Amino acid sequence: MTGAGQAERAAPTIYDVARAAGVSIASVSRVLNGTRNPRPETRDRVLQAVAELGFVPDGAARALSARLKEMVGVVYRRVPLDAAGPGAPSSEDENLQFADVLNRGVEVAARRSGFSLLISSVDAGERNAESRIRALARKCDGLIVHDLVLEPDKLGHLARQFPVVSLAGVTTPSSVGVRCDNAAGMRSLVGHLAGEHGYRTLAYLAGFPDSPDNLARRDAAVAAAAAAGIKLIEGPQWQAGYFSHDGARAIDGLLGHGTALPRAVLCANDLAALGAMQALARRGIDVPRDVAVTGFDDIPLAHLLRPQLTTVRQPIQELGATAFELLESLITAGQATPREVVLPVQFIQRESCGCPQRS
Amino acid sequence: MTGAGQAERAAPTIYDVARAAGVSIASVSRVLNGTRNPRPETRDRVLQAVAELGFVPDGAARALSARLKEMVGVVYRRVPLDAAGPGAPSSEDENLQFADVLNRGVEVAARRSGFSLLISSVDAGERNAESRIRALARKCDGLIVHDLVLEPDKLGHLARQFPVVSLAGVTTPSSVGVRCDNAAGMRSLVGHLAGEHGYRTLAYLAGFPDSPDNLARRDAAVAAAAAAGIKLIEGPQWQAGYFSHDGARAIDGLLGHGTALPRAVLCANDLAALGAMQALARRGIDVPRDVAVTGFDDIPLAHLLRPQLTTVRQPIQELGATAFELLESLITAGQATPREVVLPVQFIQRESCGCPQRS
DNA sequence: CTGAAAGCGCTTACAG
DNA sequence: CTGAAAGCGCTTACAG
Repeated sequence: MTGAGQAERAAPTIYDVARAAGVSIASVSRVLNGTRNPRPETRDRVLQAVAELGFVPDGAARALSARLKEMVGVVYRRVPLDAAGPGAPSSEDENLQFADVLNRGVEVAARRSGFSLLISSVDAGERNAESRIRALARKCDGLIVHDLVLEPDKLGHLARQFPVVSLAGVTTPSSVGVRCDNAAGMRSLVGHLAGEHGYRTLAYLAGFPDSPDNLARRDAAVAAAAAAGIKLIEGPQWQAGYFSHDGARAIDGLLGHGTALPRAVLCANDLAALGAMQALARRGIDVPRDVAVTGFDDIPLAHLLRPQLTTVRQPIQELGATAFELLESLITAGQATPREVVLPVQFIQRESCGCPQRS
Repeated sequence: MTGAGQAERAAPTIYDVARAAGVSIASVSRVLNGTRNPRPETRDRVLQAVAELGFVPDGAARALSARLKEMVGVVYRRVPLDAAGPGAPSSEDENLQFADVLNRGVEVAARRSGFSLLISSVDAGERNAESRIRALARKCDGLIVHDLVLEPDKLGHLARQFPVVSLAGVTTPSSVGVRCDNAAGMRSLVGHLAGEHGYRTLAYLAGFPDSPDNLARRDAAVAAAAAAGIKLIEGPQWQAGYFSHDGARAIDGLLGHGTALPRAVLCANDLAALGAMQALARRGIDVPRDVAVTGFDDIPLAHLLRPQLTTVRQPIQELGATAFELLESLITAGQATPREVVLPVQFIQRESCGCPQRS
């Protein structure tokens, strides 16, 4: 019996197949890759030998020779484990909500094209992130980089020498990017809060200050509120982040300073909204009766919260899939037709805005 | 300006570095890999050339030559998108809750060892899963396979020729496996429900019938109930699955048939518990007053549910990290000392069992 | 249509 | 300590 840990006999090579089939390795390669069209007999003999030996080509040899690894890398951002209370999920777990649905979209699209996915994360404050990313780049044909993974200039530098698509991040003159229609999303949110509910004071609870998505959402909120003739508060006091503890901390800070809350709080994303709702609940402030809260993303748990979160749905998987498709065209065609792709979003009306509970 | 899509100038090779440094490629390789110990002067010249050229070795060439790809693959199971109600997350999104935390654990451990992670999923009913997995295997040095990805015999066959670690799956004589202590977890749950709450009737809402974890949990529940001298219901009617819609469907079926519910339902995992709680709520059955519910896993959203879910915490990330470590020893040492690693679990007392709300 | 041969970019005995 | 050379397992012009 050959148990685990025993030296398994080396996998067959293309030479073994050629010998068994009585043809040259070139022929084996051709039938396997469907190039030219081999004589039926040659084809059959090769295929039979392949089946008998269980031959599967070595990826590294193929990559080196064909100058194509058929692999793309995706780099996402991880935040260090924080000291969340016992029983609470770490922000790391939360992060998964969005980033992993995105990566899943990439994986599915990559698989469709016969590419494999190399996944790597970068810690929030990591110093040698760039060199690790460059090493990763040499293992694949192109890279998809999440938001906040690399500083804009470093991203641009990398993109100048290597195919890179950024996900919801900055788009440099050299890179290609995919994002959702932040402005339309915020407009529908503000329109709903002001129009349907008649709220006159809103605030924007901001995400990470260096995130393009966050800035776009803020600006759109400001513009939409101005257009509706209502007041929108934002600024340093309303600076939170993308995680639930960021949202909770910001609300705690505001309340600790005795700041009066507006009628509705537009949060940068669902996670921050979750934290904000928890912080409000702890103070006995009822959502949505006293203060309405909205999110952005529509992560899986948004509809599981009580009250259910009114938010804007991003086509998260599709965002990932689109990123792959752009990257593939960058890799194979040498260029991507669109330099930036903006995907539409959808307003998701639930309860946290003040709408009645749905059955 | 070299924009995206323009043919970037080919990355420098080791020959370019050697020429720039005035040494042989062998020397370059040696200083970069720290083998032997080059003369300081040689070292400096190489390092300087490397820095100037921005040289990073090609992964495929390295892999082919060194016979080590420094890459491991992980394969997890995806369930097809189902027609969940609007606003509801697809079971695919839910799946992420557990599988991705696991993968994250693998990634972190792999990174520590300088390995990269190749991620691939297999669709629930996919026919050519095995061949895709074999192709993936040829792109890396070893594979980590989640539960329910491959039939036991195929897994065993693969493991006989290639380093494989199974995660919470069957362990064949040839593969190595990692799982958590299911029995201890169920014992603590039954002990709590029977001991602290005095419940006399329990039921086990089963997960997928071919999952080793599910079978172990069921058997442990049966044994623990018998030991406590109370009744535990299980069987075809209580067959659910690992997703929330499985749990909801099972409860709906039971209630539709007018089956009387026990005092407490032990669910195979958190997701099924979530679905069960939702189905009960729709019928106006209060959890935990009328029926207590427990889960297993302690996924991130377990404490966000209302009532908060009493469950058993698996060290999910650690499970993944351990799988990598076993795999690495299989790859480098040619064998893994332990053939099966069982990680401890922790009882997490929250509200769905009937315990009072915590502050 | 098929084979012999070169070459992809590294690592690593083998000499010196 | 260092260099010349072989070799990893494929793909792909180049001849025939």
